[in-house]
Amino acid sequence: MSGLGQIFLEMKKKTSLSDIAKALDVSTTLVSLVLNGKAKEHRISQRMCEKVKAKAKELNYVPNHLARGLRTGKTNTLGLIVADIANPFFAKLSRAVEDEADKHGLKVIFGSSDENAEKSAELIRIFQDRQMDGIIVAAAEKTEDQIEELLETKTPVVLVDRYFPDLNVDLVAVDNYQASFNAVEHLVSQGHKRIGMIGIRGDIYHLQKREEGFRDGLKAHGLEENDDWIRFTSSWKEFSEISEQLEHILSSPERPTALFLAKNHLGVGALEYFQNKGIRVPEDMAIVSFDDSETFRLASTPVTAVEQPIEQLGREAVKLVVEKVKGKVENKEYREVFLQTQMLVRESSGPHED
Amino acid sequence: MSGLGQIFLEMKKKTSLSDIAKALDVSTTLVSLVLNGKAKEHRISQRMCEKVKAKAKELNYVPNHLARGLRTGKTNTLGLIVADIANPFFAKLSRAVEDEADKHGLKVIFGSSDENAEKSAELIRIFQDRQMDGIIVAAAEKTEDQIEELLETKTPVVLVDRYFPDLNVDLVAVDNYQASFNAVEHLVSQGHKRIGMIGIRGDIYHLQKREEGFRDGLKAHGLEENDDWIRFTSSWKEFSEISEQLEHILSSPERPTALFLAKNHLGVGALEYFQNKGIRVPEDMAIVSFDDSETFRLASTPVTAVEQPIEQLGREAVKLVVEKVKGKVENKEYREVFLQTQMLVRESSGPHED
DNA sequence: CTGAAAGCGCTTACAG
DNA sequence: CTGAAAGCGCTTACAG
Repeated sequence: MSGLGQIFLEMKKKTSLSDIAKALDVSTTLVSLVLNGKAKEHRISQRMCEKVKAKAKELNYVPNHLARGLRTGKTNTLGLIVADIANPFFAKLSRAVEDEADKHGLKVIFGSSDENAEKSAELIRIFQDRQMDGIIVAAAEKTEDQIEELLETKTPVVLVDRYFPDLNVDLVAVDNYQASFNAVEHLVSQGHKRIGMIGIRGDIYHLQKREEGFRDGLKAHGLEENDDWIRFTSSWKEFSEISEQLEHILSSPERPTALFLAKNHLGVGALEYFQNKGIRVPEDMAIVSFDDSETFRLASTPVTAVEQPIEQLGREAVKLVVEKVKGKVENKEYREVFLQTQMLVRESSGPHED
Repeated sequence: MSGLGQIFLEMKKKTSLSDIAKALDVSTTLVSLVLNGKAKEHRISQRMCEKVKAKAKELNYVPNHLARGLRTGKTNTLGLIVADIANPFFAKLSRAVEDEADKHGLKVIFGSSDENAEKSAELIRIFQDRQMDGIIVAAAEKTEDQIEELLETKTPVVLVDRYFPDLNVDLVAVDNYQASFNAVEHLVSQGHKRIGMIGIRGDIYHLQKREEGFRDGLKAHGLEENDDWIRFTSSWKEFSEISEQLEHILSSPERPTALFLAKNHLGVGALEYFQNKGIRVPEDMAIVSFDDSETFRLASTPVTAVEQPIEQLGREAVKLVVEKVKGKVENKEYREVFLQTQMLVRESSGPHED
């Protein structure tokens, strides 16, 4: 038992402002002022400042963030909700957000919504009870109501990557329509005339935009929109669903010579499927996928991909939210920022010759 | 100006316990008890409970985490420091930590140390002032002192993946020595006799272990340890450094027939280099890399890789820290958990015939 | 130049 | 069964 006592005595206990104040026989006001760099404006003597700072260091003082936040109503923290932190796109986005926030003296708390409205609601609640100064969200499907509610709060909100067109909210996203349109144009320029696509079913706006851009791309060139070639999977990850749709496309009469994959994992899935089946890319089937990756770069046939400006997405999102946090922009005002993508042309979209 | 007033009036302001108490004309004690599920043990009437809960919902009450934390000294939050959240290994690890923490009702705050001791110190300070209940760290180089200091605190700490052998601290890591040893054995079994390696210079313990396991693997089979074949890069990411070392190895007299790459990005770099130079894998050079990835699976020659049990790493780390947070394990006690890796044999380590 | 005191929103020992 | 009050560690308006 006395051994136990020993153990606790060995551990440094946290130092508070008043510990410093007592040790120096001054008020906590003074200590607080000095440690917060407000000594100058309160004309506190140089000597006192040094004494306080020295003692703070000696006692290993760390300010208590909870107490400060409770008092000031500011936490200097941003909440970020992504679909899945283990998805490279969001991992990079998170990193970009973290770096940019850092420049503004803000920390970031991440959460994965898992493409799940309930988890998203839970995260929003948590971010609210932790008094985040601002919240950045890559919105999951069916969370429009949640965002709308959040907007009635005084917490600044920015949507990134995913968004809802009818909501009056700050947002930063990629021009998905144009990106898909360009992908079609590229394939057309390579001589392809029968072009298919795999997308994701559901009412996720940015994915709808990709489909729209794709279809308009076909129309612009007078090409056929064939329902046997334009297919959708319902889930986010099931490989079996991807191969099912690929089989449908491949077995359709007069199958397409090129395919547009509307999301990175669809591109990866297609690559894997073709590899397993011995289908040659691009000779048997040319492909263009959304969202570049190391895998596409180093694949047996390097894959032509639509590269998203992930860092810029993250940076802009932070900038928008910070402007509101700092009160530079009225909370009710909203801005929409759209960024252009870039097509990285590699071998997989090689030319088609009849 | 009156327009401005309007705007603020429209925004819901936060509800506190006492708002509910006032609305119901009861004490905050009562409200707190009910909302924290302690109604039963205080024998508060069923009717009262329902009234309180209804009002809380009506007023959209969200508990203030800062106030609660300040009062109780608990934040129900874990801090996690990784080298880089955009690195897939750490992204997956973070996800695993997040999921496991969730099971224990804990949230996770992430931070990237960037392999940088100063950023690491900064993060530790932040996690301390935010009163994290526990801290999980994948330690960067030269942060041994920081961890040691942190251990004198009452905050439970667990190291994951990276660690310092001399510190008495909970840790969860992979058996790096054995993994590398096995990699050599595999190459030997494929007929390779001249085997090289690329590692990272510096005193990072787990990387030293990989080198040790590699060298002992060679010794165990009576193979040559040739300094022209065993090379190191200093930085973490520079492709030029990797190609420099590869060039050295390839141009050495009697060059090796197989190569062990001690980290994922070295494997990727080697792959890229060989691809650019038209060196065939495994015919001209067989390879085994640490740390599996999608890229390795789908590469032109799929790459044999040492797969780490990332999810288990994350899960175990959380379990260890939670045991201390919940007071089930004495803080000064420490446990070391080592997990086995698995070799995923693919084409890149194909047989060597003389 | 410096200090006493209030208050942020909670929880909880104590009292009845 | 319910309430008054203290206190967690800060910041800041006010007073001198």
